[in-house]
Amino acid sequence: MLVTIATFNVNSVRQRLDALIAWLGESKADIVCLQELKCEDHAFPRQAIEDAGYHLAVHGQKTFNGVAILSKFPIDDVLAGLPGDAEDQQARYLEAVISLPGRAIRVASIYLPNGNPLGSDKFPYKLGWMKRLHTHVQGLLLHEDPLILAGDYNVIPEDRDCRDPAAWTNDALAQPESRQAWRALTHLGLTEALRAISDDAGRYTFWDYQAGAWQRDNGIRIDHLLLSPQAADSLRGVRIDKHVRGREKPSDHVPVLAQFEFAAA
DNA sequence: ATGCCCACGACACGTGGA
Repeated sequence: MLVTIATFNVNSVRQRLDALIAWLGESKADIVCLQELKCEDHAFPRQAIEDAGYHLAVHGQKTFNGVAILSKFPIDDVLAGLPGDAEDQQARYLEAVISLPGRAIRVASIYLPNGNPLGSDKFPYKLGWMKRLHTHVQGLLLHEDPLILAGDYNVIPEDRDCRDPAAWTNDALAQPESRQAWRALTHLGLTEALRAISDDAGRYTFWDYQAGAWQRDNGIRIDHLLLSPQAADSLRGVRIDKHVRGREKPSDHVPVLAQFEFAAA
């Protein structure tokens, strides 16, 4: 069966609800990983999402962060929070098993720390978070099942993933340490969905609200789907819904979607 | 060299985003 899995940093789910519902209806995405909810669980617009035909797992937080998984198929075995540091209370990781007809897959919604400014404690927090993700994913890969890690990674993997590389040299998103940790993650055996189907430069997923970044196409590619071998073998297509950025009251990110053909296990 | 814009909290501007 053909299944569409997407990631979308909405930059406040309450501010983006109308745009999100409209996009869900158009895209007909089956599973959607959301980031930057910016609200606690009780304030999440649960009814509107359920009315649109989705099951729901939410890991919210007041004001900042917050991740969710929407699914037209049942959601089980939910893990909220990235393991590896009991002190870390930031809501940036949510993982669940989705029961497709005839086969189960595992999906994670990821909001990786930004890490700016360099020199603050935020950059080591970012790198530490990436190390914890690395360790956790190592364990997940032992299942040898379809695994999709979708989210806002806050990493520009290569210079071709931004319009103006020189503008990002002192930014946490493009630091050698950030890119090295990103590559180390992929070297566990993960396939990046977009790069599996395209070598094109200029495939952006984020345009800043400031300085006419959208109008100038001054973007960066930081929203990614990483796939286990079993998921990568089932990949049939990838799409960036760039047009969403040009609508009324947009998020600064746009959705990235991947289509899979999953055979019954 | 810096801010531009946007969202949040509980209303004024500070914090955070990327």
